[in-house]
Amino acid sequence: MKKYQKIYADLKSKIEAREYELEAFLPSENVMTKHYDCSRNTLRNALSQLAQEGYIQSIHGKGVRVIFHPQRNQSRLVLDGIESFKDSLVRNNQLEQQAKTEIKVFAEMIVNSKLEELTSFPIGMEIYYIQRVRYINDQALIIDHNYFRKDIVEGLTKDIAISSIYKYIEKTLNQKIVRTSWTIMVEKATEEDLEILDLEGFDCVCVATKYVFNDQGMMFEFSKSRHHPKHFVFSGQAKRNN
Amino acid sequence: MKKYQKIYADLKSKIEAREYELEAFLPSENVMTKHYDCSRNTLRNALSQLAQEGYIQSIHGKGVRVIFHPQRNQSRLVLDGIESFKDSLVRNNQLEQQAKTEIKVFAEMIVNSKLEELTSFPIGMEIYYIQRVRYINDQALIIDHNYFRKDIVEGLTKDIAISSIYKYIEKTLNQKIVRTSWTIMVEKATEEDLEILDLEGFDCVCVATKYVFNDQGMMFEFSKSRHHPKHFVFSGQAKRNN
DNA sequence: TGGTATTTGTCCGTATGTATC
DNA sequence: GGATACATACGGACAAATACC
Repeated sequence: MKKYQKIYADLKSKIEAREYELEAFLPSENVMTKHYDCSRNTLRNALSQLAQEGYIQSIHGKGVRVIFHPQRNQSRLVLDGIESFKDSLVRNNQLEQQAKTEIKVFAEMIVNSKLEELTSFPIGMEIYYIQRVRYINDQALIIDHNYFRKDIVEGLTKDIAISSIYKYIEKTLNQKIVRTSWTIMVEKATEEDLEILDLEGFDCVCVATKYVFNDQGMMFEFSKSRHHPKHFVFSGQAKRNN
Repeated sequence: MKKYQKIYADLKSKIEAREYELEAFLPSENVMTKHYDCSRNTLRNALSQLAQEGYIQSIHGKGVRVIFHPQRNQSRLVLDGIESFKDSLVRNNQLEQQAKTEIKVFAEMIVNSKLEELTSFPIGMEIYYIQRVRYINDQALIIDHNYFRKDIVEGLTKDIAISSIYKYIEKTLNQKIVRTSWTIMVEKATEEDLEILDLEGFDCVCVATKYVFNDQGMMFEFSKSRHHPKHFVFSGQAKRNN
């Protein structure tokens, strides 16, 4: 592990362990560089990551303040835009709950003009189209529509789609999933939504649209996930630019 | 303006002007440091900001790839978690549309245990509570419930709440709004929601919960915004940690 | 009020490691 | 293997905001 990653991990764990209180200041950069025996640059690299994730905030002339203590054990499944379904379950400590994935469609397609408009993949490109339903405790919560570039996510199969496509991409294909760009909106439930999800009286679904990029900066996935509104939580951080 | 900010702004404008195509590479860091007559540190500071906003992605050993061209003229109002209502209108080029704000409640309160649980302000703290309804083209789209720390947002009035509280905080109180932490979920519409918002057949609203921090790392605002589901879009970027 | 020390912000230069071509 | 490009790390200098006496 890199030096700055060790420092990042150490500080993060101390914050999570409440070793530094909310609104308290970390030791000064000067003190910390001595403690970690590193240069100020390296320390600040670690700090900037923590700041990016919303753990701390540097205040000019004063110090570095702790502004966030993550909470565990939410009642709903909290998503953050980049994780796989499985990852979210783990982070939310809900793996003891029964999770299941059902494949409705597994197909290979060629992008036509309609698909181009939807996915923004170029016309003529070969893609996989996969439709899956996600269950927790036997309740259908999410309908996933995934479109993958075939040349990047080679050799996808039904079996892989049932377990974890992201794991396949990262472990087997050895590609890194780096970044997503997403939007969330609400749509009226379709016939299919009503059929598959037990909406418990709701007449709408939450639709998360995602564009996913690998470590080469290539978009290899477009997906629309239709979520049961009662079990949908999305969270994040935002920074104001000056 | 700082040197790295100039470089950031210059590169950003060039990307937006499509001077660099999607998936194309920027000139190498070496070339750019010469062009901008700066150190590699300074250039990388600028690049890291662009990466954070999802414009570029560095690829080890290859170069820095453009991965995003912002789009304009969405049909819905796109929010990003940190802007004020007014800011969003401007960014979405919808200021020519008629925007209006109505104050339903303007009150000073002291945090009790129930409010503490809701807002996470400590018991006994003095706060402002403001309930507002946001209209675009005479259609009620958002019900805002804002809670402000009175000691930080001093001197708030109804008149200010009708125009722009954020403008007051930044221009008059000279405080900077730096960061928000937010979550989004869907809730069944309440009586009040149905009364105020014309939900056009929807039976639910989008609820955005925000914790807002100033440049001192102090949380000074808690708010819940109940959005008309048909006119709600939330978008952002997420990065996967390794 | 003012000066000094502390703390973070910006910027520079250099060296070495690692991935890609 | 060599050249190129980004990643990590060290060190130093000065500016700007803040705290303290």
